[in-house]
Amino acid sequence: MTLMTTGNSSRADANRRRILDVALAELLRDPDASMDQIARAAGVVRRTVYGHFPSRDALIGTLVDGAVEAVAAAHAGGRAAAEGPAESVARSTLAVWEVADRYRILVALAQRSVTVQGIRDRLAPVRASCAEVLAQGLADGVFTSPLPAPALAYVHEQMLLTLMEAVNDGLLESREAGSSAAVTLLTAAGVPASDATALVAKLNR
Amino acid sequence: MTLMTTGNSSRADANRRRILDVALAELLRDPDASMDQIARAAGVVRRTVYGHFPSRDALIGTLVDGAVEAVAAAHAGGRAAAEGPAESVARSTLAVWEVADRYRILVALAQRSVTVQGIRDRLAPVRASCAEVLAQGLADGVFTSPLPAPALAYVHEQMLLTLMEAVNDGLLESREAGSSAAVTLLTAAGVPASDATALVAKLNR
DNA sequence: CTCGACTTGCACAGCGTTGTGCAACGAGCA
DNA sequence: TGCTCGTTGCACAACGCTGTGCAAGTCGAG
Repeated sequence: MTLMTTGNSSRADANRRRILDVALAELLRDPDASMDQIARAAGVVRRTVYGHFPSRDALIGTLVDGAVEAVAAAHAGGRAAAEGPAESVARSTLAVWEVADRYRILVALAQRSVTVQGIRDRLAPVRASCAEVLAQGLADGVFTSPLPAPALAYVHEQMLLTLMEAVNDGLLESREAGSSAAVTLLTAAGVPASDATALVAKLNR
Repeated sequence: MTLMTTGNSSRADANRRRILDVALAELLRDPDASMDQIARAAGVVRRTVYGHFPSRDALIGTLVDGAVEAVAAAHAGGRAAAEGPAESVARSTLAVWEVADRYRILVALAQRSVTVQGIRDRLAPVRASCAEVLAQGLADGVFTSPLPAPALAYVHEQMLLTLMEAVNDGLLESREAGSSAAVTLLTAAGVPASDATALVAKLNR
């Protein structure tokens, strides 16, 4: 066991990648999935996983880092391209949905796993950004809600996660889900349903 | 150890009650909380907990039963007193909010804990009832959403829980939260914000 | 006060998981 | 062909949790 400190073989890299991929899926099914379960699912022996990641926490940490980074980037990108709060919410929802489709699993994990609870902190900037947009929209009168902006941001975040889980549970078609999510979030912010639908339809073109 | 098969002392009853209460809170903080953690938090020794509940699952089962029963009753009551889908959603939201204040913890637990995942099944009737109301509202045109009724029910359920957590986190004033929750749920279902506000205000009188 | 029910503290076996050590095996590259 | 690095399979200690047994406490009702 060389602990993979130096060399790089294509095999090792492929394995590492596959382990990460599989771990994502496996940890959704069971947030307490053991290293053995993950290893087996990746078609590898437990000992090999420890060759790539020194500990269970290290594995999950790597996973979390990748996901948070991707989500934050998508969100920022969507927001930057938008004009006005409504479009901002719509765009970043759609953008986040794209990446999150892959990381859906992990985000769900983030909810329950105590181990990676630090993820909340790492997502805090994104949440703050959302609250900012919402506050703007409420001030402009584009959005209407009895909730203060931070609470509404909280609700939005959870709705997004909920819709992802709804897809997982087969209640929603993955193809259309992104747009539905965007419309639903806007609607929840008090944007009239027809306006929300029209806006998202426009963005989808 | 008499295993409490026969007698009834006030001490035993108080302990049993306290254990259940504390377990609720403890299991929210950490869904994998050990019997020892729960026992200590209840000011009792682990062995004593086993005196009241034969196993960890039994404890959680008892917990779940009580909460589900209360929530289901509140929901049914709210729904029964209502005329039309919108009022139904508003009333049961307000009603559930009342009881949930005590069980907030557990309902949140139900989300993430793998151990008590069977709770989902037990809440299924309630969820089905919600979906029914929502389907009715969508058919009537009172509600507007790109989501199918079951998915919308799912979202509503989660929003309720999210708002409860928002109260826990101090983002929301507990006093007003119930009404805000009802308005927010109606809004998310596509009811114009002004109508939702008016309806809930009326019900609050 | 006294009895019986409840509680405590300890000890124990069983189980699953984590992280590590080591020798042997196998595939790709020089 | 030989060398190297990754992989495998096994063994191991350590840890924490569950559920149980038992003897000695302690509290409250009668």
